[in-house]
Amino acid sequence: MSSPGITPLGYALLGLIREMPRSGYALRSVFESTPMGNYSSSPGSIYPALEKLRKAKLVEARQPGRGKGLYHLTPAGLKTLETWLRRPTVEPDLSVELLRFAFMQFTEDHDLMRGFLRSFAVTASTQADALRLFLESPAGSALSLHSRISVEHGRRNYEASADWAAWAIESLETQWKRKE
Amino acid sequence: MSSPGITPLGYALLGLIREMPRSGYALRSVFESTPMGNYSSSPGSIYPALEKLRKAKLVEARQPGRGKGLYHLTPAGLKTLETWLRRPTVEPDLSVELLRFAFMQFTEDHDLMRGFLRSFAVTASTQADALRLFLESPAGSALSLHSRISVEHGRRNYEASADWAAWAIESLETQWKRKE
DNA sequence: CCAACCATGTAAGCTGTTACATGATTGA
DNA sequence: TCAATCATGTAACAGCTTACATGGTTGG
Repeated sequence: MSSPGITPLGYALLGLIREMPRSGYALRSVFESTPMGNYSSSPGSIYPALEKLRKAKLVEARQPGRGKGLYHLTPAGLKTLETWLRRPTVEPDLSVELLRFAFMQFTEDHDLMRGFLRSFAVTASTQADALRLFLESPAGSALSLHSRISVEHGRRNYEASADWAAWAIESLETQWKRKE
Repeated sequence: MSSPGITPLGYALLGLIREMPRSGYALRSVFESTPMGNYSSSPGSIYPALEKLRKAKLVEARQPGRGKGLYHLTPAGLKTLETWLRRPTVEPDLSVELLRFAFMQFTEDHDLMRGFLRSFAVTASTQADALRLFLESPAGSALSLHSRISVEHGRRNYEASADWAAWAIESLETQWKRKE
């Protein structure tokens, strides 16, 4: 779904490993104990995904203790992750975009975050507008009230995402100023 | 993911066929031309899914014209659909819940819609509160601002869903009153 | 007659899920 | 010592995607 065969789960793993070296078990715990749980869960997906990343030489495992040890990123892994983080924001799949945003914090690249959030806001607004225009179009007006209400749910979600992005920029800018 | 092996796509097909008998091609067109496109798209998923429904005797195909003809629901299919529509609203997966809401319009059962929307609002609010509590908890406060902003996106989306449900009840009640 | 559209399917491949299975370590 | 937790995996299966393949009908 992008670079050769890396799934959102794969990027989630790369991002978490970049934050700090972790064991497979530790990675699982993150998914189980935080709101990141959307990205998979059980061993059946995480261990094979890690194996795939290892075979692609994006991560390596070191044995300081028991088990396989802690995974850490290879230079190629870091590069792959960085490339993904810097990809243009086009996909209307906001949940994957949000994953990217979450991992941008470890770059400390303020311009990247700013640019991403602006782009995210545009994408979300565009989708919201598309639904609004659909509702106002002949095709939309022909729908039952019930159907229009259903579509409105999607419209509001996109709108909420756009509002969030604007708020996120403000929050971050405020903090950045304070730290100067 | 519920009744023996019927996926969200399967229910989407049942719901659309209930609205009116349709050919496989017509069903595809709905996914391609409306905001319902989240539920699959291409022949590779829809035709096998239809075959599965046919084998389960939930739909039948009649040949009025070319091709296989129009699919319509069997009594068992209608019952399966109705049971699904009346299931308690528990899943935090709002997109599937929304699919259910969309197809409730063909029941014209106002109490069902009312009950669903109230329950949906509770579910969404509960999820929003869970995220808010997480953010306020020690674990949440320990997160970076960036992480907290990421979680906030989810919180706002749930909140928007809850607001939508309240608005939807109002809109429907208003229309129902007007029709009396 | 040819393009566009109606109409239906198959095959390979990838991902993920559930359920099962195993064993080491550590604290009470 | 025994339960909990750390830690890693596998096997069967379901579902979807992409890409390919085929043929009929209709309007210009």
